[in-house]
Amino acid sequence: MELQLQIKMNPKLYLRDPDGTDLGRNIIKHGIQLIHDIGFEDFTFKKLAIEIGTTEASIYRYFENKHRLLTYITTWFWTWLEYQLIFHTNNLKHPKEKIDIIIRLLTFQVQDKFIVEYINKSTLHAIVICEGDKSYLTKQVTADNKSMLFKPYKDLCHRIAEIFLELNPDFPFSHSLASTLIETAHRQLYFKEHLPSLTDFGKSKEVKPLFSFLQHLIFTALNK
Amino acid sequence: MELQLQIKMNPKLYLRDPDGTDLGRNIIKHGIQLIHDIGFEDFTFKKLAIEIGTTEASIYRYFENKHRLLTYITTWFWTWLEYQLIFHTNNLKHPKEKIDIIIRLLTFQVQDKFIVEYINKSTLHAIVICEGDKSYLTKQVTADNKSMLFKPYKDLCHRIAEIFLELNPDFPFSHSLASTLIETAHRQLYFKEHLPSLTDFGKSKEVKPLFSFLQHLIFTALNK
DNA sequence: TTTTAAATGATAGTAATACTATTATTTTTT
DNA sequence: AAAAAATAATAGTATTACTATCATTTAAAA
Repeated sequence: MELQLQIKMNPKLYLRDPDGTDLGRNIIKHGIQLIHDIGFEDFTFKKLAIEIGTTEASIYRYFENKHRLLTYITTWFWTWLEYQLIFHTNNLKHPKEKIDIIIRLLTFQVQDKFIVEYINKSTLHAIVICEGDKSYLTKQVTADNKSMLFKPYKDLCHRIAEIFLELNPDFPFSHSLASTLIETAHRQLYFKEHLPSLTDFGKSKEVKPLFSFLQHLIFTALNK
Repeated sequence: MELQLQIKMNPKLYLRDPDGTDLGRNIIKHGIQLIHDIGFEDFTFKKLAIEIGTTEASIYRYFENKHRLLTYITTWFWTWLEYQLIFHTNNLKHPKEKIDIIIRLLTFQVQDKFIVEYINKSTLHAIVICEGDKSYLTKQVTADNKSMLFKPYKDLCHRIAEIFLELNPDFPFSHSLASTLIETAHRQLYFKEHLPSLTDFGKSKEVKPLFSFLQHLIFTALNK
């Protein structure tokens, strides 16, 4: 039995809810694919419209601009990751095991239990790695933050921080360590693939050395 | 006595060397200011031309496009940072002291000894924090890397990694830890300013807690 | 089942962006 | 003083990033 998942997104992310119509879901589905294929800079609503077989104007009824679409899909990813985290750490007793799961989740090592037919999660994960930071590295970050657009990312970060505190209640940098873990996992994956001399992992498909690095980083930092 | 500094840049970064003419230096100087003021997305050569009092076409003779200009200035920053690192760690015996300097350099705590009259280094540092990652988070990363555009970043990373190995010669993740340190220092500074709940530092100007966090992260990771 | 409303398609249009090209003028070097 | 290099002035193009209008299709409510 597969678990059907529907994530309710912050309405400020869109003009019309893409999850409610065929066209909307197509925008998300093909949007993810196209951003992945040609990169966010070259991605336009025009190209996406042609891909889907609709018009530019129709896409603009769903999203104010391509940056909002990027924020929508990355935010969806963070929400989904938090679900995964809750699901997979449920019933685990020791925080060490939970942290293990977190690192596995961040490095593609966990089999997905949830199904969303129009979202390809591994393509989405690849986008989050390459383009995700661009959703908050803008001049509108403060306005977007006030609209709560980054809440899912913060929630995930906070949940991870709490697990860190289970292991070491006196640790004074739980949130910074959590955001560092998320960012580092993704950035090292990116470097491994594109700028390998900034890492110690070579270019092999193997994620184990990265996994060990992150484990080492987190557990030594949390050790009393 | 102030040290005059001239950094020789990779010619693939530009079409005409901006360091050789008044207009070129103005492009760098006002380019840094304008990118800082309006953000890289809204920055255009048109706007920069108006700012300088020249024409768009003249700027295009120096840089192929605005992305190249961004890579030029961030690369300049990494080269300058490596100079600073060499200068300030010179004659230091213990790697612990050197690592201290590295962290101070990454968090704006070191007084600059070099002078470059047309580059405002604290504005540049702010750009590197907000926009720097965009120079390699593109579809052209592999081509740019082949042209050695990221060599200064890699050199800095390698130098830091070597210092880590002085402290712990058996540490297997020296490069990843170095790139993580650089990225984390900047990302946490960004979060502190714009998304403070992803950190434990509040929004005060104080960089000390960040400094402690980074010290803790690095020294526990390197500890045998 | 009609009617009404909502969503989409088709088309057009605008201002700005990201360039390239040409020629005249100024500045620098020889 | 002549030659070469750099810059300014101007123009032009394709694409991007939208907004607007109206006709048509599809879905929801009466």
